[in-house]
Amino acid sequence: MGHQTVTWDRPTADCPVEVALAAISGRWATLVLRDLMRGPRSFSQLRAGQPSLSAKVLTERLESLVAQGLVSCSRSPGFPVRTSYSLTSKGLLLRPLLEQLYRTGEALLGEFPDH
Amino acid sequence: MGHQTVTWDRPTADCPVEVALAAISGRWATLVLRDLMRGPRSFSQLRAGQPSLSAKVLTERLESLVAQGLVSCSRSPGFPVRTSYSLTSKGLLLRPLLEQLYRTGEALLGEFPDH
DNA sequence: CAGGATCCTAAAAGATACTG
DNA sequence: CAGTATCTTTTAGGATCCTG
Repeated sequence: MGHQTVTWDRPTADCPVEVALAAISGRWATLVLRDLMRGPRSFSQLRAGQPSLSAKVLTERLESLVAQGLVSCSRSPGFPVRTSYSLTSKGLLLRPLLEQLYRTGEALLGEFPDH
Repeated sequence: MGHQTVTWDRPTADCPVEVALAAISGRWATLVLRDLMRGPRSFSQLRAGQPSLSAKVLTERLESLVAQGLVSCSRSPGFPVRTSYSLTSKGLLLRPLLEQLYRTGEALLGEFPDH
């Protein structure tokens, strides 16, 4: 059980396809993004959504998304800390891509093995 | 210099998103697919298209695509052998996804860093 | 020409334990 | 609660040499 992602480096970093791939790269990335598409989520909520996703990998995925400007994070003052991750307007641009991934996958599943 | 791909495993193998991700998974995958979208290509032609892609990795990528029924391969009789890889009708279903990857990447590049 | 066979390295992912 | 720190394992990718 895992979740697949786009994780390699780019031929030319300025290629739009590579930029888009970077956004959905890494195991669990699309599942985390799907959760965030539904609204802000805390670290724990994101973990609960994907029980077999470790804290380490979730942290890595979130750091990557934040670094790309696709997700922002706010922390509640006080204690214990509460976080709230949410998509930026840039991150929302990924919705059509996720939808197309779903549609294409459905189409592939509906096709016969080859030809 | 490389090319990024979706390369992880799936949470649930029957999830359409995972199926679509599997198709574009692995470094160089989208570039090889783009070449094939333009018509049948031989092994050498595919290598020439991506000079820094090794024979080993190209072989792996093609095997994966063939295994998924997205690409078919024919060999010329005689010697030396000539191969011709081409997209199956199933493989052609990936075109809208590649286009969406491009569009989304363009949109991301056009956005400001965050928010 | 079109790969196969090896070996090696570099990342990514996972498990576990611990901290502010 | 929200992570960080380590360590180990896994896997992808690259380099080189060889074959039908």
